[in-house]
Order: sequence, then C-alpha cells, then structure tokens
Amino acid sequence: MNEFNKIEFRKSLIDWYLEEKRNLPWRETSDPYKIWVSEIMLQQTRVDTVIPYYNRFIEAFPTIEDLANADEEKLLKQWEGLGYYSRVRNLQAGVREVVETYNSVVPSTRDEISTLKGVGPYTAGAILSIAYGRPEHAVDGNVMRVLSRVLLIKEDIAKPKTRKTFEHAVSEIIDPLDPSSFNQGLMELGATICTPTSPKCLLCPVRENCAAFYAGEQNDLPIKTKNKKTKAQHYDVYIAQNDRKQFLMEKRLETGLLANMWQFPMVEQIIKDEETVPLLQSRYGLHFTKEMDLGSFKHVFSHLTWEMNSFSGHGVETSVPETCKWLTIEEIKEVPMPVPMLKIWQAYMERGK
DNA sequence: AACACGGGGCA
DNA sequence: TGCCCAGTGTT
Repeated sequence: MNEFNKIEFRKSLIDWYLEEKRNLPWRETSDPYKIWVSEIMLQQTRVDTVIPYYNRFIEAFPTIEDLANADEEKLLKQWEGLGYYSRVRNLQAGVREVVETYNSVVPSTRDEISTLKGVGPYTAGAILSIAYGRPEHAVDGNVMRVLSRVLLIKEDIAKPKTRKTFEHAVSEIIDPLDPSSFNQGLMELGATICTPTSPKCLLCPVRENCAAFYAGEQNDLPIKTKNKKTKAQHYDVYIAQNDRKQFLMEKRLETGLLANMWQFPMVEQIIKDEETVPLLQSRYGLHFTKEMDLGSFKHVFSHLTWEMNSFSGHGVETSVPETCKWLTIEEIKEVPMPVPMLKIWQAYMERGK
C-alpha cells in the first residue's frame, strides 16, 4: 500500500460518519454533563443496552446539580441491570466535584477533567472532543481494532501499554477541524463495519486507506491474547417471609462486588441439608423453615460465576444484623438488586407467593 | 502489569 | 462456551 494519507482518511471517515451515523439520544445534545453520562454508561456496554437507561437517567437527573444532590440508593436503582455499579458512584463523585470546585461547569482541559473520579483517558478525550471540539484522542476498543487494521499495528491490544501506541497514532491523524466527528466516526466504524469478526470491508469508507485490507489481513487483526477462565462460587439463597408478609434482605458491603446492593440471605452452598437452619441462625439471626425449592441459577460475571440454589420459606426473626432489614413487596421494588437476585425474586413471584 | 468489576448478545 | 462491548480504579 502507499504511504498512509491522513487527509484522505479523515475526509472519507468524516463524510461517511456524517452521512451514516445512527441517531442516538446523546447525539442530540451538546451539554457536557449529558455527554459525560452517556460516556460512562457506554463503558464496556453496548449502545442498544444503554439507550433506555440513558433516557431514564437524564429524565431523573436533568442537570448536573440534580445528580450531585441525588440519593445513592435512587442512583443505584436507576443503574440496576447495567452492571459495573462503581461507575455510577464515581460519576456522582465526579459531578459533585464539578459542582463544588468548577462552579458546575465541566472542565475543558485534559489535565483538569482527568482528575474527576471515573474519568480515565478514554472518557476525558471523548468529552473533550465531543462536547468541546478539542482535538483529543479517545481510544476505546473500537478505535484499537479499527486502527490496528488501518495502520497494521500488531501489538497485543490486551496489554495496557499498547493503548499509548494508539493514542499517539490518533494524535497524529485526528482532524483538527472536526475532532468530534473524527473520534465518533472511528468508533461508529468499529461498531458497525469494522467489527471483531467478519468485518464488512466491502462497505467500508476507508477501505482504500486500510493496510490490513490491502494485505488481506483484516481477519487476523487486532492481536489480542486470551483472558483467564472465571472461577465458580456456589451459594444457596433463601427467600424468607415473616408473619407480617415481609422478606428478609441484606445490604451488601460498601466495597467490592455489587457494593451496596440488596440481596436475599445467601450462604456458601451447604453439603448437608441439616446445616441450613443453624447457619442462617448464626449468620442472619433467622429461624428459617424451608417450604419450596425455587430452582437453580447460574450467573456469569466478568471474572467469576455464581451457581445458586434458591429456596423460599417461613422466617422468624430473632436478632437481625445491622445490614439486614425486613421489607414488604412494595419496598423491595424500590431497592437496587443485582440481576441474579432479580431472577430469583422473579421465580418466587411467578410461583404465586 | 495484573486483577476486580456486570451483564447481555452473538458465533 | 468464549469473546466483546464508546474502560477505570486498585494493588
């Protein structure tokens, strides 16, 4: 292939982007706060998944002050099902910092915006380029895949160091006149044309500028080493109802997996059935009488899987720990729960009390 | 550098 | 199943 022609590449990419871009809710605003929210939601999460969450979230928290003042439980409930829940806690921390320190104006330099909680190198560049039109790199998985092909970069994109190679590359070729369309065009291309498997090169606007296409290597890029396998954890989960038609629930620790979310009493899986009652007694101060088997569930997280058996029955409270509460059905609807618990709760409700 | 951190969609 | 997704924070 000829020398890489960045002028031609920019024009082809941006012309295509402006013509073919999808209509997405966060593309109808230039409010840096809303762009910020969208970028956080989009981390490791597909566009189609994000759309309804974004609309609901902006409706609930239309301004940066609304989010700064929100109650954490309400925030988590909005985020329920999206995953990576620390994102929303960090987002609120960042937003509060902007309200307090920057007079509610999202900073427009990389140095300042990068100090905000939850704003890493990608998100900083995305907000700066999209909301402020600054020529800053925004390197995500799409950009690494697209440019590994276009520029025939054969570094392992699983390695942290490799991101810098792509940041330098973007800094070299980014369009100074429309960095927003350039960055979004790269990502849009990665999402719709230059896909991980079977890239649609015949539809690609920058096919003529693509070294991998020229070399016939588009299916061998990017280079990426494999992840390790996830470990399994085995739990029994108990839905315990008392005489006042309340259910015992527990708020998880404020750090770690599913921090601050609510779950039903859950213990490491029991080998001998007769150990159930004393364990629930000691762990939860709960006297439990098993009535129904709600079935088995497997839930896969990014780094581990939960294999769960679930049961319902009658519970008598003795001494409930600080982290636990008896909640009515209506109250349970207001509380943020991880998807595995939602599945078990749904199974219970479908069995008709 | 390696790992923790969710959940869904797709080959 | 395993991979991938508009990644960041912690260790």
